[in-house]
Order: sequence, then structure tokens, then C-alpha cells
Amino acid sequence: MTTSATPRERLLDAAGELFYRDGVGIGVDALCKAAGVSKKSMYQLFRSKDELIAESLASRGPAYQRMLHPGSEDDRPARDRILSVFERQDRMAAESNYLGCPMVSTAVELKNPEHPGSVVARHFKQQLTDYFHRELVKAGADDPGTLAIQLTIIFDGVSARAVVRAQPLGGVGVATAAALLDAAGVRSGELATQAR
Amino acid sequence: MTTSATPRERLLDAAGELFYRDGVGIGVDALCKAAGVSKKSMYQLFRSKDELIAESLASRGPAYQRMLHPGSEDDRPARDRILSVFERQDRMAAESNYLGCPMVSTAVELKNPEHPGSVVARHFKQQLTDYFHRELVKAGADDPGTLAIQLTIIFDGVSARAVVRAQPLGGVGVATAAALLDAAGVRSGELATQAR
DNA sequence: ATGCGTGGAAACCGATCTGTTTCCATCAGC
DNA sequence: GCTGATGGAAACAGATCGGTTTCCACGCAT
Repeated sequence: MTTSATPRERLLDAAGELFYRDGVGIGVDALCKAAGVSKKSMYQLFRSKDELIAESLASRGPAYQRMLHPGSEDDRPARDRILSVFERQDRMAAESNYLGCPMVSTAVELKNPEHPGSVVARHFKQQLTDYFHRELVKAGADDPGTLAIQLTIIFDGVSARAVVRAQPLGGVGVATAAALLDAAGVRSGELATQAR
Repeated sequence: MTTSATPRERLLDAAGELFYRDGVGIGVDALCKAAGVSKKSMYQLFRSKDELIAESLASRGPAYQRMLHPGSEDDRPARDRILSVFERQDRMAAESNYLGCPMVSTAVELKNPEHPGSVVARHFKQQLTDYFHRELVKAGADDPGTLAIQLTIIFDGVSARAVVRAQPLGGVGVATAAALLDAAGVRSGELATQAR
């Protein structure tokens, strides 16, 4: 519809949204129609639908990260920066059109872990874990590696819970992450604490 | 291909496996072929493919539960019974054909939370939470409701992690659940403990 | 032997799938 | 004006989709 951006950008945008909303099973005809791009153009911009799946997911990754991570201008303690990821997720999951983490959803639908889209999903999941890890190191956590993975697991568990529409939905991610951080001795003070 | 069971059972079995392995997008032709049942029979046993999705998921639910929950003959402390759910999940997730919790995967693929299959998935997710809740009450946990939800979240987070094939895969579910139980004061002694 | 119900094989329906191709309108540079 | 690249509209290919229908081979009761 918008003819402003290049065909490639329009396609990536429409694909990112429709693959998420309707699943990767949606047809390329519908995709191209939504993007205002012909199939001919699509197939000379992307080798196949599978490649479009991967590229559109990759193109949305950075914005997805920015939506979740507090920026570097946020100079609160690392613990708060971690918890704010779950606060943001809670806010996203509360919206009626939330269908889970797009990375996990895509990987679930693709089944094949070697599909280029699955590789992208794995990459961005690792990025989230890396973010947690950096913050945990800043906070002086004892075992930042394990804890970062555990936080990622909570993130995806909350996402799954939102998908199945289990009640209640709100706030449980933040609480669980906080409980885990508390247990590991990561307190608001940002200092390497007692525990262990 | 076994012609022993009734067409209905053969269909439910094949559907349960193929919907899980290939996704709910698989065609009814392939389903019927695998079950050794004609489409005519299928459509007089089930109103639609959507109904078959829901019924096959529902038919596999009990066995899925038995695979995860320790039976009543297991008289270990409640804490151990809870942790053994995650041990069993770890064992399942280690197999190469593991594609995540079938309930969550189906809900993710269906997108529509009112789809009969999504309703079944939600039901069995609640059943897992209820199991945790019963055990936590036995263990005298302070806030069994919240903790049961948190354990379910960990379960689904571990499942998602296995789907995206993030490394490392093993043992992290048990460790995370144990950390949460420890933090809540649910110790092996099965007694309502200190904390809070 | 006759009738009936079950159920598999397969044709069929219209729609949709991924991917290719043809045709034509537009616009830049010269 | 002319040329060449871009890109949309749409037909096309062959396969598959969910779902219906026809036909026929069985088994079982009477």
C-alpha cells in the first residue's frame, strides 16, 4: 500500500507482520498483495519463501531487541535493567494481538532447526541471553552464565503462557525473574553480594 | 498401518504423531494414508480437520501427563516429585525428535486461542499447573498458587529452549525449578518451613 | 441367498500452494 | 524521441489443500 519505501522494505515489513500474525504457512500471494509488490519482484529479491522467512525475521530482530532492552541511556542498576525486560514483555503480552515471542513461534512452526529461519531465531535468543549475561556480570552475579539462561527460560515460559492464554497473565514474569535474582543474591545495590 | 485398532484409534494415533512432527499444516491425505483409513471414514468420524486436531491432542493428553508426573506409587517428598517432572522433561528434550511441548506447539501454530485445539492445550497446561499446586500444598509452600504458575513457566521455557536448540540443553530445568523451590522455602523435608 | 452397514480406493470439486512467465506501464539518461 | 531497467498485473504450471462423492469389496445377521 505505502509506495514510499523500496519494494524490498515493504516486503520485509509485510512478511514480518503476516508471518507472525498468521504463521509461516501464509501464501506468498497474500504477502505480496499486502506489500504492494508483485510476485515477480519478490522472487528476484529473494530466492524462495524460506529465505524471505529468515530475512524478514532477521530484519525485525534489532527493533525487537530495542523494544525489550533498556537502552544505554538507562543507567539504573543492572538488576532493574534486567527486570525491565520482563516488565516490557508483560506489557506486550497484555495486548490482544500478542502471539508469543516471534523467534520461538517461528522456530516452533518451522520444526526444522536447520531452516534458515530457525537459525535466525536461535541467534536472537542467544542475543537475549547475552544481554542478561552482560547485566549479570555488571551486577557481580556468582554464576552469570547459568542465571542468564534461566532468565531466558523464564522469558520464553511467560511467552508460552501468553500464547495458551492461561490465567492470570500479568506480572508473573517480573516476579519470577526477581525471585531468581534474589535467590542468586543479585540485589538492587548492584554489588556482588552474600549468598552462595 | 496396524489394522488391529479401530479406524478411530488409528486415526487419532497417526494424527497425534504427525501433527506434532510436521505441524498442523499437514494434509488430511497424508494423515489418512499413515493411519490406513480412507478420507471418507475420517470425515464421518470427525466433523473437520480442526476437530481432529483437538481430539487427537486430547487423546494424547493423559499419556503425556503420565509420562511427566510421577505416579501415586512414588511416595518421595513433594519437592522430589516436582523436580522429577523436570528430570523427565530433560530426558524427553534430549531426544533428537523432541519438538517442544505438544500443547504449546499446537497453540502456537493455531494462533487462534478459541480454536478447539487451543482449548485442549490450555486445559492440559492448567492440569500441569494443578499438579504442581497439589504437590506444593503437600509441601506446605507459602504461596502454592504463584509458585505452581512459576514452575509451569519454567517448564514451557525449557521446552522453548529445546525447540530453538539453544546450547546447553541439559539439566537447566531441574536447576531452575530447584532454585525457585529453595527460594520459597520448599525443602526436601516436606514441611512448611521458615522463609518470608 | 439376501440384505445391510462398514470402510477402503479413488475420482472429483474449487480453492490455494510455490514458483515462473508474459506483457505492459513507468521513468531515467541521453 | 529513443533505450533500457524497474516493477506491477496477471496468466500459467503442477502440486496440494480440505472436503464430498461414487463405487465396490467385505462381514454379518437373518
